Amino acid sequence: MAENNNNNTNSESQKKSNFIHAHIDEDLAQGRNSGRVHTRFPPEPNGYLHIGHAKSICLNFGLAEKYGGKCNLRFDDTNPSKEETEYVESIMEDVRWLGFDWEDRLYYSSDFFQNLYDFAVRLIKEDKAYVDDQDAETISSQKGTPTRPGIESPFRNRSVEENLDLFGRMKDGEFDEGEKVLRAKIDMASPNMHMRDPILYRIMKAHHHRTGDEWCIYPMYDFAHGQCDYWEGITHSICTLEFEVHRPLYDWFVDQLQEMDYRPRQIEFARLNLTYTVMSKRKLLELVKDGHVNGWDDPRMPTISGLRRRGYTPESIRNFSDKIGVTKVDGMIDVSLLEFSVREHLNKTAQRVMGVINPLKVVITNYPEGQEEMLSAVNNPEDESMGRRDVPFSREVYIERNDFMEDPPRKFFRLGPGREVRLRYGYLIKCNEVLKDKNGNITELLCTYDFESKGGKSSDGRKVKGVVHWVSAKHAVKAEVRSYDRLFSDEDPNGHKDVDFKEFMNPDSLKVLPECYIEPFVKDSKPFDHFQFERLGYFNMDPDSTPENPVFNRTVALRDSWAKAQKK
RNA sequence: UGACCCAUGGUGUAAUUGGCAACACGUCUGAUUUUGGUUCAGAAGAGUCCAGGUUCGAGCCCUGGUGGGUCAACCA
Repeated sequence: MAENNNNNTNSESQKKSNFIHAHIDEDLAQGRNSGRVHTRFPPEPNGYLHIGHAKSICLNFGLAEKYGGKCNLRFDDTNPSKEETEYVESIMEDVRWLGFDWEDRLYYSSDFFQNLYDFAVRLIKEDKAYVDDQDAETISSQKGTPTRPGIESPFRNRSVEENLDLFGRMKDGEFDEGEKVLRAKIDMASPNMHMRDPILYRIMKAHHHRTGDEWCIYPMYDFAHGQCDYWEGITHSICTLEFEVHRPLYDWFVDQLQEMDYRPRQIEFARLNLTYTVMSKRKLLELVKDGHVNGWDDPRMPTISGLRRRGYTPESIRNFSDKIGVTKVDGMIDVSLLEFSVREHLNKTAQRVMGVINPLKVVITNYPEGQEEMLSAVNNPEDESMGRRDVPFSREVYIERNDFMEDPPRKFFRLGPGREVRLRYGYLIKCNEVLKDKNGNITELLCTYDFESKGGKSSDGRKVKGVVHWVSAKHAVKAEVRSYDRLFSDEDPNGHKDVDFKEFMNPDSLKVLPECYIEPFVKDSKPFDHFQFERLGYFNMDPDSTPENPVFNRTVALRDSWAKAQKK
């Protein structure tokens, strides 16, 4: 039985098919690219990866896997002013953590700077590129508008010799930033703005994280991407929808590359949007820089590192990615699907443990003082092979504060004055007295236990419906629990024109519960270990933990049909 | 007033060469249950943006609309 459950997590073989498969199947049927399928994941190392990148990673590596092809990791590092080694390292860590392997195919666009330069020289010689002396503003003003054609630069018809000379001197650092650019000579009247003599190279006297000060001219994205695809042997260059209008330019460059026995093709898909969060690097960076969250790996962040710290598993993210599919429809996925994916995985794999995050002390008055005993608990009802463990029991225990109500509503199965419930894996207890402080707050419950009910079964066959989790006060591990809610209170914080997205931040996205009691089993756990705190949710140990103050993050709560019914 | 792209239950996706709209999440019942979890059984919810056309037959094809998105960084 347990073996079957484990096999179910292997969903690789049942991936949904999508429109990209159709394209590839067609290419294969036509005998293109000698039947090769080669993709790449090409992040710019200017920030941390988020769940949207995970979709792209799963897609690209997934295609390679499906078609017996390859997938490269490429850092698109053509803009030294924004890129840092810190980001390169975090990206590699995240891709590996998700479970993908680029083997020996790690590339950087900067690996191709010389090739790109040589290619640019060739275009100049073929009279397909020229040096423009005008400043950014002027060039922009000549570009026209989407509905009106642009006008040609006065420098457009320089001689090949002059262009060659000028471009060489740009490379040699003779000019300042902004003084000159290299442009492709295409068509200033094209209905596609990207074809109106796009800029190929700009002067940037910035230190590059890999090439240092070797270059002072850097290629633009459009001039680098397709060519790198070509040189790496990429057959299917998958990117997001906003690059759709760049495709004619992508193809124009690839056309110039001639002598090819194959041709990389750009295919666009819709980027992931999730409810109640933001996904743009700019906005995520803003949240980090302005201290709205505690770093890129804050468990409330949609970053891979944030999700990891929150307690998400690679499997759950991969399954999520598979479930949402791949299309060109610009939509918005409900976070509940992401949450479903972790619950689904953790339900099958997480160690169960009892933990009380909102403690209320219960004294079992007829249990002998000083006595204690061990009770046997199941580690995971979904996986018998995980076995059982002993949980200590004694006279004083903590239960969840909201498992007791003085004046319970209908259908409340838990503890109340004069009521009886089962302590999970333990005894039946009955509440006899409620102690309060002078303000009327409940401070303690006095209960008696049925000593014949060990293990939870009544000796006389009476039915007790309620079951509550508990922790022996004497043996409990005191811990801090961090409980998270959505970062934004609006479903689509980006969807409001003229209102800053930060206006929609949820002020209660983080709740710190400093005094929680967990059964001693968690004493040996390490950061990132997963647990289900029974009846509450999935939690994992946070790296902030110390032996004196273990910290647990609530990954996601269990489904709670009682709480749901109460809201109505 | 241009080019390109998109349009199927609340959400996300399916629907062999056109053949009575399927699945998942979510929602709601009920059963089981020492997790109000899980599991199981079941229900509601779209007639496929609109209008024409082709066809015996259209979510799939054609035409024209409508709505939405992207594009005018020396960003990617």
